[in-house]
Amino acid sequence: MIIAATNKAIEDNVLSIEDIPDFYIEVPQDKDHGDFAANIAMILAKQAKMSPRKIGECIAERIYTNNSVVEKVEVAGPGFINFYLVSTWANNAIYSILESGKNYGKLDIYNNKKVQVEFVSANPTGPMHMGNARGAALGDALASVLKMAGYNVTKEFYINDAGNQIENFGLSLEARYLELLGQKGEIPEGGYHGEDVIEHMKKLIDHEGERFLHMDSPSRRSYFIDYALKKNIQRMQDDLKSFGVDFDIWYSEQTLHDTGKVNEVIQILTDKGYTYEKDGALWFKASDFGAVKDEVLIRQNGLPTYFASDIAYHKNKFDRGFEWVIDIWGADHHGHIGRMKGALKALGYDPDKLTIIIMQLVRLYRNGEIARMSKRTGRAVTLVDIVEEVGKDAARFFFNLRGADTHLDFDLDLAIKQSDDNPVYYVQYAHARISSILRQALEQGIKLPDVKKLTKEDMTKYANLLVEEADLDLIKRLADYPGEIKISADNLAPYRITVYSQELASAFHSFYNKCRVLTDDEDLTIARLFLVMAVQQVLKNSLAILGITAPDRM
RNA sequence: GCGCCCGUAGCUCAGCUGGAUAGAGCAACGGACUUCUAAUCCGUAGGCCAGAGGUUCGAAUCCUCUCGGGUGCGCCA
Repeated sequence: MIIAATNKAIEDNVLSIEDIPDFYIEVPQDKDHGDFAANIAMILAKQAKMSPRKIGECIAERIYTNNSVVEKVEVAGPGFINFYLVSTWANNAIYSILESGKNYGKLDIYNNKKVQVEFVSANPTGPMHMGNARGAALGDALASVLKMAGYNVTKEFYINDAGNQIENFGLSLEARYLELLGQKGEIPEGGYHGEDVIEHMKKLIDHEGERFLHMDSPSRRSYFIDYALKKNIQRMQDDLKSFGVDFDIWYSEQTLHDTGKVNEVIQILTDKGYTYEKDGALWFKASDFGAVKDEVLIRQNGLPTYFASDIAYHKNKFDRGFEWVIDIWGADHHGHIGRMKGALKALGYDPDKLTIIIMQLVRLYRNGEIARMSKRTGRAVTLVDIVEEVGKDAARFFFNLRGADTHLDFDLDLAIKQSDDNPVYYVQYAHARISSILRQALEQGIKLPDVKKLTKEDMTKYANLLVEEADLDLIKRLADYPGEIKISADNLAPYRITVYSQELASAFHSFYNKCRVLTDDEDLTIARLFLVMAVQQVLKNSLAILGITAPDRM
């Protein structure tokens, strides 16, 4: 339509341009600016050597408006061409929501592309901390958003059950074991001082007593590690479940070593001539592939580094058929990005198929002081603490309230104190209020027609009754939802859904205070009931993405 | 020193690929419950978008520099 009009303007010799460039049609933020707006005039300004405003007028007056959808066209501001649609247009959204139910917002784009989201991947040497909690909330919501947008998503947890920290874990367990039995034990440097390590050994002694005192140290440690890792991993699974997060795959780092995949990948790099020996270690020429410096693959002591196994892991991800891999890492890992992508490139994989989301760390305050998050101090606040003290819903909402790259200050005392007026309740309250209305409607014996059997005429009849500004605001918000899913997926920004849910709840609360749903007017009551049912559905859908419950009563 | 993140209302932050008068929440102040849940709503006030240049018809948004805050730079993971 716009292009036709522009062409006509060119024919009429009022516009002198070569060809028509790409331009956007968007929904303006301000509803006074119409239902849709096109920015073509501004883009043409330079080429046509005319003011955008004038171009807009030239084009706008050549647009045919005698079709049924567009009510009016006008030029405004610097040269936007605004389209106003006839008011019943958006109302169809209500019926489409009620028909699609929980699938409303599901998009067919992206062709079911296979994408993996790897997140949390906490060290299995202790309880999960605040950063893991943020990662869990972010990753799970992101996976849900991508699923809604039409990707085939697999959620994966990488278990770092190999390497140095496992050695230290074993030494720490052993030290505690000896201490508990009255002998001298020493936690190594970089070891684990947490209470949980002692707990493990207490339980072990309860069940198996002192028999390990007589065992040689390496086999003893290996037994302890096995024992404690199994418990820790089980615990992480339980804790994440209580946080509403389920993984499809738990992938063990150790299996990469056991199956020779780590050695294999080092061999491939060596065969390609991308490695060299120096100081008794084997180095990867990462700097040839865009990294800041070369990196060690095999240490002087003959053991592969974490980097080496991570290369094998990422190669394996692509070999498993994922077309796109997303990793969520803490900001402390950002130095790892360049070399990881470099390694993929060296192996002949497209590094652009690996997206790494860097999540800024959570800074935790308690009693007005910064609390260290390291599990090694043994005094860290854990994911479980958060769930218990603030609640799953509030915590997940809070973590997804902001983008991943904002530094998050989490004041624990404040969070607990404020959990009463946490914004999550604002959204949940809207949902509960609607449930309450529906209960009342049921009690009053109001008969609601079957949505699926409504004729076009019926829909139009009901739609025409929703003419209040509050009605229309609400409808427009509802119609925005699929677009929000797309933006959210394209920007890997699930926090947009959180913001959206607040906006929708706000529009609803506002509506609620202005308009009654249950009135003496039977048709209007039905029209409004359909409206609030649609609102409830979309609230439920967006809260589902965030992993937050939608209560019927509060 | 090098890399990355951030700097927008008193506070916490939005602002999607540059677009119309820079927006929310909290805090402050003033109003609204005999009526579907007041965990709500309505209103008032609050801004040199850190600073300086540049690109553009048009900049909070893009580029350069400066300043301030955070964080990372192990043969740890």
